[in-house]
Amino acid sequence: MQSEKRQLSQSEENYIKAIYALSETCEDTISTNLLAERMSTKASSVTDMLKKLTDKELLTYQKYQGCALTPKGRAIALSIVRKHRLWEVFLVDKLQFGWDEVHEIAEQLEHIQSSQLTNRLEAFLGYPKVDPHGDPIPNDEGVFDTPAVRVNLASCETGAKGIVMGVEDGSPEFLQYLNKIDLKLGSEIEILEKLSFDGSLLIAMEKRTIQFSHVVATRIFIQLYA
Amino acid sequence: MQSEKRQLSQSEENYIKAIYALSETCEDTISTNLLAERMSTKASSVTDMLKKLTDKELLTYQKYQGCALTPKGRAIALSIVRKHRLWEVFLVDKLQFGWDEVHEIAEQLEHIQSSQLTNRLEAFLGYPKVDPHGDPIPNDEGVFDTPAVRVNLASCETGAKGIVMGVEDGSPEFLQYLNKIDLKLGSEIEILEKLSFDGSLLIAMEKRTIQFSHVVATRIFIQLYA
DNA sequence: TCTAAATTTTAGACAAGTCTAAAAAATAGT
DNA sequence: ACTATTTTTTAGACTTGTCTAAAATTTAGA
Repeated sequence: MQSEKRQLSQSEENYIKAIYALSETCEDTISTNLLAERMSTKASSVTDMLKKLTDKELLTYQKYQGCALTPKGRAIALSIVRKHRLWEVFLVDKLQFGWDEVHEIAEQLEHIQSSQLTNRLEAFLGYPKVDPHGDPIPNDEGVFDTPAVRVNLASCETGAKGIVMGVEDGSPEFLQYLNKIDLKLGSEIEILEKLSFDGSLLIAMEKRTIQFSHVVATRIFIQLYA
Repeated sequence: MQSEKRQLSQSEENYIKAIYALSETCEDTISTNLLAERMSTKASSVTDMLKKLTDKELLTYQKYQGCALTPKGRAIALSIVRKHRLWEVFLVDKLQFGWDEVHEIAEQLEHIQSSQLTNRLEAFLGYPKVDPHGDPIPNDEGVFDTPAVRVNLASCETGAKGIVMGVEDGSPEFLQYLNKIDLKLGSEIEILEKLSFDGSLLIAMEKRTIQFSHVVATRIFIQLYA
């Protein structure tokens, strides 16, 4: 993964990372406007950057047709994701930060350039497979361990029962809410009832009953019992 | 110390740090050319930056008269030095890097913005007082623990005997040389002879005899036995 | 002290990354 | 299929941090 030919600016890295993230969740070709919104910038700025990254062969881009990462671009994105998630593990496991406090700091640390550092950090942390939110950590070659099958809580049926394996990162408020209701990775939950008119869920968790809005449910992932 | 009003660019931070370092070793007003050489840049670029940092009240500067840090600028310099040295301890103590390998990585890590991170890192490391090269680590208020009195080896007389308390950081080659001769912080050394014609020293260290050039001697600091 | 040399600043240019406003292309509604 | 709307790109400008070349100031030597 140490394909550190010409090193990228933080801005370039952030674009690469955002394109990767959008490719994972949305279609495989990313529109300029979508990317502009994700980057909190203007479409014209995005167009400029897409040209530059195309020149560097990190993505394919055709006017008016959106963009997609090349294998080289994807490899860089994965190395940034890897660093981000490893640093999050460090912050939570070693420095006792809460899972709601680490995203912003990891956004800075993910740009530190040293594959040796990343690999030693990984070893120091005991080769974790997931970050504090349950997101998988790719290895130095950009490969994910075959992960447990995780399903979105919102897509489960009444009676579904399983273990919380992941929660969405990026919103401290959401994670603080999870702290308040004492939901953690590993919590056992069961869907008691789905309320069809607003999409909310009645959940049993560790002998308590909680109601989740649809929005909350879409941000939680569980592994169903066999 | 968390005077994070408007945060500075990495470039601005690097200037502040360089001015601080030069103030410690040289006179108290730093010339444009000296700073340009230290920053590996041109005098005209330095002039521009000095104006900007003066506007931000981080240094005092008068045309043709050099510059000096204000208390505010000094506080920022100390917070960068603090971060640099704490990260160096982390890299050596926790990730098993050699003292010759950490400077460059710490140069990146020192720009991470989060006083909470710095303070937790410090606690995690057990409140170290010095970095792997023996340089003191200021506390969150920018205050150094009253350090042991360290003298430069080159300024010691024949017969002087003491413990190595510090070596100059910044040149990996020099530190690798020290590795080769097995000199560490804590090594006991004695000056057997000073050769006046070239300034070199004959040294006894742990039952061995070694010759140090004057340049090497100026980069080593010892605490003399009482 | 007066001039020559060195230092420092100014002026103007450039690259990166961003913006606004206007033009071009694509999409959708009828 | 044609126009109206939305999306995307282009053009030109601005900021930051850098450069070169030339002008201004200081320092040092005789």
